[in-house]
Amino acid sequence: MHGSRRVKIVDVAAAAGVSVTTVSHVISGRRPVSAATRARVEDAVRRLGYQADPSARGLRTQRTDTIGLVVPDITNPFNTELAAGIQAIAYARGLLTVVCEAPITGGPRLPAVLGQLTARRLDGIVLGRFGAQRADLDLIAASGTRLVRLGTRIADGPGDVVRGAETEGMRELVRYLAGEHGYRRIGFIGGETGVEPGGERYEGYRQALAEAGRTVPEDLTVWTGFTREGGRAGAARLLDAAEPPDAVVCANDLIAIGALDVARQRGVHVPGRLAVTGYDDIDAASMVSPALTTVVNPAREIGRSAARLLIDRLDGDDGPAREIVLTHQVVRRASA
Amino acid sequence: MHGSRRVKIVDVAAAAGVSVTTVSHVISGRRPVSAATRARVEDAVRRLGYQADPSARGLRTQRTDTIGLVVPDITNPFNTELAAGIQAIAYARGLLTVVCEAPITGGPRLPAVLGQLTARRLDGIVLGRFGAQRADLDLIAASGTRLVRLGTRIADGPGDVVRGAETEGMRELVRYLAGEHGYRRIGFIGGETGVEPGGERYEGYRQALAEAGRTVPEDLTVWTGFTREGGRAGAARLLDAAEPPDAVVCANDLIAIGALDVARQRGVHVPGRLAVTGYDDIDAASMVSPALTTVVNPAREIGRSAARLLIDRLDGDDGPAREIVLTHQVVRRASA
DNA sequence: CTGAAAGCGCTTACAG
DNA sequence: CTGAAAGCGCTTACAG
Repeated sequence: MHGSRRVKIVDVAAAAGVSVTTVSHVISGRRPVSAATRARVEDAVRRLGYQADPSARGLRTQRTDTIGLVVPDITNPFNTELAAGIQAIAYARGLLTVVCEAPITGGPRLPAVLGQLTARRLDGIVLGRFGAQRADLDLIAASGTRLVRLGTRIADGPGDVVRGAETEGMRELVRYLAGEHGYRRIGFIGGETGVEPGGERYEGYRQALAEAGRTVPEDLTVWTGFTREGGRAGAARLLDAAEPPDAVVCANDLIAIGALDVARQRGVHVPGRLAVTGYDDIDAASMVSPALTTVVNPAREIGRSAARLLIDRLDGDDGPAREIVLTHQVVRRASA
Repeated sequence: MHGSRRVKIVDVAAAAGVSVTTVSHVISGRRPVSAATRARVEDAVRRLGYQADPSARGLRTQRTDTIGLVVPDITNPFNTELAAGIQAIAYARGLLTVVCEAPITGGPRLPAVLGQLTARRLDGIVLGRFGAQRADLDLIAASGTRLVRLGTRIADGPGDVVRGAETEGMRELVRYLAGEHGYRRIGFIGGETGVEPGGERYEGYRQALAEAGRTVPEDLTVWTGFTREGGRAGAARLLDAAEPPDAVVCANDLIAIGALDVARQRGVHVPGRLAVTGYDDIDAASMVSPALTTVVNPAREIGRSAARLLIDRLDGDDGPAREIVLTHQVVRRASA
């Protein structure tokens, strides 16, 4: 049932009439080989369909040619785009990418997942937004696995960083609400407290209000979860306030979509009586109605940059830690 | 422990005062070990933080403990759910899952991706919906990699199959439109012709009309692409027909969402003047308004079943090829 | 119940 | 420009 005997490097050597040393070098290109010999070896490789055994190679080289992406939610469209960006770059380099989920609550927790991945001796790990413990990060770094963190600050731990300019993006969005549009009571619905990108985005909201000479209306700030459910709960709370908001800034699009649900259900017109904004610009942002005013989070490009950074490191770049910041872009649609 | 020397099995053996053979057997549980010895070894493993090198193990066992999922579009929510289902089962078994994209058009093509994966000696592959060549499939099977195909028929190639009851699901949906609801002119917007799951779903539509003693209104059938854009183009065509439809059945949710766009833009009330239905029940289906009436495609459950099937095979099940069919479920919301 | 040793299939110093 | 051989870190017959 299982195919014939796998062809190995000795078979190729025999077919080409050379040593396995030479076959190996033809394949890797790591030392000069005469044109004639090279041709014979390449021909044998092709004829026999030889593909080196990755376990044997990995045992020798101490490399797995595999990198990992760890995210809290594999079905979140932002993370999916991220994965697509990483894969595009990694695939071209012959690196395999494994995407692992470590939910914030429920399911295998982050330390357990990171443990699995270091056990697998991955060459590098891209760590999606997380409230990761410093100890977890140090464990990765200590294991020799290269690390790229997403959406946090370079000072927060080992490894390189790629992030969007989130504070700036949110500041511009809220500046637009508070200035041009003249909304007076602007509330905020965040995700889980302490989980990025909540802090960055809240900070942008705060700064924009401060610029406009206002303070954060504490009674209009709620922290829930980065989900549609969270948005529903948060919006319900805000609309029940003694003095309800005329605009609500949400920490991501899913929360905003939940807020839209509540507004529709209660007959609150958007944006007439309540403006609603999101963050990320996931596909659904333009599918709901009214379509969401939001900020583009360049997920795919973040993924590409992270993969390039990782590959540089694997190629021996041992320079100081780097931080790559990608620009934001506000998208005005119908909801605000 | 600055990424210095990795601890290996000899270190554990030395620390526990036993042979590496015994350490290996304590870990694998493949032969009896006295309780006292076992305790000492387990203690040493814990103290030293030992994790077996997967390359070394793989070289010996000829296993990679890794499975692959290949899909045409990694950002499609259906495929994401599929991946989540597979991973949940695989992770619990200590199997790593790699998700690879092989676009129908553009990007690395299917044979190239399958080549990469067989080179990696994956233990098993789950192949998402595809117009895969028989030769590609035979290549996988011949390499000893176990194969599960999704959404096709068992007779179409080697390996096992998992699929939803799509013809049945669509038949029930259209039966509901044509019977209970009394829609008279029911149009159909399909994706690319010849690409699954288009055929299955069209067939269900056709059967339901036949049951109701009607024929397919040829002027109300259009084939575009499985995207929101495709839905817009298709709906525009149908609404421009000499005798427009009062209901339009779409081959998936994205198409239906595009149809909703066109209806809104033209001021055609849904479902009052035009009913719209989708298929898959992706997250966005309940986010748009009116919320989509659609059919649940149990993506996550399909993933779970595929992973279980694969694991059975890896555990030595050499029985005849199996086909698992999962039931459908119509979800009635506001759009029809 | 336990251990010594072969060998999985590569890559890479070392040698010519 | 090329080859013989060591060795990467495990698992598993084989032996006691």
